[in-house]
Amino acid sequence: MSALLDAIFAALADPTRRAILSMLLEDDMAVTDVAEPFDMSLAAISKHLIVLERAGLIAQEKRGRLKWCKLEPSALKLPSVWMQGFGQFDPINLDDFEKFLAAEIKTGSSDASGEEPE
Amino acid sequence: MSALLDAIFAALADPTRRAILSMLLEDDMAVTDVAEPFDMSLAAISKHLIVLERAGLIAQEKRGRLKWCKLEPSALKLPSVWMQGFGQFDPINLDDFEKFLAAEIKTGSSDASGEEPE
DNA sequence: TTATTATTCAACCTTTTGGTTGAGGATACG
DNA sequence: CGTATCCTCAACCAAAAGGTTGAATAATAA
Repeated sequence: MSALLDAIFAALADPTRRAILSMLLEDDMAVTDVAEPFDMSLAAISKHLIVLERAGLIAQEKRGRLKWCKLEPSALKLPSVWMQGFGQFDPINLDDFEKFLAAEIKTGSSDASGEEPE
Repeated sequence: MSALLDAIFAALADPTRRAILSMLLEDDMAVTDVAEPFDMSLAAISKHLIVLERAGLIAQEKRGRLKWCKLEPSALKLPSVWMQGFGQFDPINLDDFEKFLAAEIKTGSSDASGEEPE
């Protein structure tokens, strides 16, 4: 059904591509700089970046002779929502957390800051 | 690095396998019943189930001559946590949501139900 | 026992994936 | 201008993925 979901999960399935995404979390980077830490040809990295772009996980913009790669974390929303359909695994469950906070308020315990409802 | 993450994301990248997971959300099923709605050989479905099992997304248990497939939603925790490392995409962000609810309480607006704090 | 049902295995095929190398198009620099 | 740098394209390759069919195994049913 959802070809986009196919593309996103497939893009995330490769460790090199996940590493690239983590690098881009720190800062935008040009292609050559992205490639630098990897023991792999520049062309290979270029292909990985195309896969990531087609999945919407990064955006690439050419400025001068450098092509800048920028993380697009909003693309993770779709797979995240899909996963949340499976419910109970989720570290943060909306309903449970809302109930928890409501209970905190009612009991007057004003120390609702750092507690995690397990 | 994480071969498990590789396996999980790769397993989720196929629409047939995602459909199987959705089916198993309703109930445990035997292999033949899983295969029934798909226009595909039983052997193909059997392979898909093996992929899902190796990723930890389902468990298979043989009882009699039927092999029951059971969803293991906890396997989604690892990819979910990995994704949360990218932050702002997340539909439910603990800190943001807490601030949002705190604001709701202070302003006395009791309609905190269906709103998404963007 | 024999037959039927449930599932996997083995061999095979085609397409995709992830890598290589070498050439080539832009853009910047001297 | 000529040359170096950045990046992609094209052709190629090996391995993996996703499918098929037919035989094999295992458990139930008659």
